Amino acid sequence: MDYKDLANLIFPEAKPIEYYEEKYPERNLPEGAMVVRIGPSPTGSVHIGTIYQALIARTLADRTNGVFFMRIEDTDQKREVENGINDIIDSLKYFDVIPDEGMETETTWKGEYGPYRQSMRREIYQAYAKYLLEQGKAYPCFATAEELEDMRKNQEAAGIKPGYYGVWAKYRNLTVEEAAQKIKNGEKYIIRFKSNGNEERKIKVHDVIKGNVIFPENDQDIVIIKADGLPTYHFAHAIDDHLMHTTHVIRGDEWLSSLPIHVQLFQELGFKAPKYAHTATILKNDNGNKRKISKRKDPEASANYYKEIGIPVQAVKEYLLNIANSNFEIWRKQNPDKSIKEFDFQINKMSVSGALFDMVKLLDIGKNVISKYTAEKVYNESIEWAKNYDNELLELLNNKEYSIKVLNIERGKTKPRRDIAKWSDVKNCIEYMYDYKFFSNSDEYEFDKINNIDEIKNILKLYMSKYYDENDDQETWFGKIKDLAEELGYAREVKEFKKEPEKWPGHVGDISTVIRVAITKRKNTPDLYEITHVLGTDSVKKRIDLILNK
RNA sequence: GGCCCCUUGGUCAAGCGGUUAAGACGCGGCCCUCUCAAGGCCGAAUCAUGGGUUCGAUUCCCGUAGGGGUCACCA
Repeated sequence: MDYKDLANLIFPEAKPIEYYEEKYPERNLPEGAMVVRIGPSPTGSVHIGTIYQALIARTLADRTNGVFFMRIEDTDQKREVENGINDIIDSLKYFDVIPDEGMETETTWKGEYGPYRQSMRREIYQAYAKYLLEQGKAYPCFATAEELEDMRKNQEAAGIKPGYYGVWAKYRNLTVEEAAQKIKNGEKYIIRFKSNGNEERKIKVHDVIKGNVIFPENDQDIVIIKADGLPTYHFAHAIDDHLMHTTHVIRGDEWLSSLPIHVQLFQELGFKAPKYAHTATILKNDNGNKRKISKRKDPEASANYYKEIGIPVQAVKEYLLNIANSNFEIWRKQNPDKSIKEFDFQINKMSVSGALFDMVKLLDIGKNVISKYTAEKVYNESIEWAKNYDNELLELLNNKEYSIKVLNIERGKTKPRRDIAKWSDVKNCIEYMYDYKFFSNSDEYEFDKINNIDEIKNILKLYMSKYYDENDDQETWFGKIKDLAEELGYAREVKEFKKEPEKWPGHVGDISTVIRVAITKRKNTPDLYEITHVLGTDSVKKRIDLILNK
């Protein structure tokens, strides 16, 4: 009996690897094309890091006329979550980072290198495991959980490196007959890779982002096929990225330290290793310490969070792109209207150290992005958001024609208004423009300097009877407020007032504030002239009367 | 603890042996201004630390400290 017989005993059905090598031929792509991927696990809500990786991959594939694919890494079936795969697919769509190849539903995919779901590739991994078994580069290991536990305790007690390696690898030197006998006896086993590595020897790996990194060789006999017949991450990574012809493995730097395993696996399988790029993790400040943003503790770690609070997709992408290549914002300033697809993204310019997530900056980008949108676009996006998250806003937006007028106030100019950072801000910004809302809200007027009700009534009465005219242009309109101020004994220019404040009880600004508050109940609003014209004379009169009748 | 990675203002960062050490967010001030939001101008604020190498170190080398990652039949 030899290795081949043992391999046949373990995987009798497995095809020879040539079958898969032929089935998944080299990709026919132009020189320099990058084949990149993301490998999300359907283990919970989608992490913003997945979107980050997808954005990088999508950008790189676009810029090099390459391929971006998405492979579901669901080899840990215990952690799998209901609808996990669909959530990933939906999220990529929502953020518009759509793969060229990958799963489209839980069971179907597009692309010639599928299935793009590891649990559906079981027979492929087993074929390669069999291939290693045949050469004696892998072996069945019969260690039980208790055995491994004891081993670890002994190693710890002795103060030596823990793990399954060297003399501790109890089952690596079983004869094929012994192994076969155990299998026939029905003993449970997994498949381990038989490492030929030596910790004393060093390997040098060039990482596209981190540069040259030197590690000791891997000497652990890692598990490649688990008890459920599925591969571990390491093995699946080697097989899949080989067969799918990935050119660049871009992944979080939590994988950096398993590089010796991966290099070794590629080598022993006879595969050409891809280039690696380990990206710095997005961090968060937690009581003075930096740590990875985690889905358990941080709402902003979930991709869905940005959808919920309504930060525009474009803003999230620009922010993430700026973390990835910090010269993005300089480029953006020079090219305010170009698509982000035109930005010359460079993977080797990515930062080696992790960035702290900065919500304030993200919101600032949100304001920038929204300020450039047309009222129509703001309307459409707001209503999309409101459908899921805010019924009151949805109700306001019911009147489309009017709402677009409202949203168009101080918009579309060279220096557009910049006050909405996210769709959840919209309601507060426009609410008072709707009569039904205005008249049903409690009467909390934010009057400022002039707050005596008789004086307020006096000002408003005079304004409406003598000065208000809906046909005035903006200049005339404000000129009349100055006239009003003068007639009431206030300074008609703020500048004059500031020079000699004792001369008047107040200035034209104080008068216009009274009008503003009467019409909007707010001290601070966008341009009052535009507001009155959007509201219309009827509404303006009704609003003023509300105070006069108090 | 072993191994690996990292360290420029509060934050993101440019820099790649000689710079007044960019820029952005935030912060402060002034200007503009009927309020706000903007816009314009100005400002405060950074090379973790100790040794080398060098005519000269933020930049190169070594140590120290601090932070992060990883050591599973999880990815």
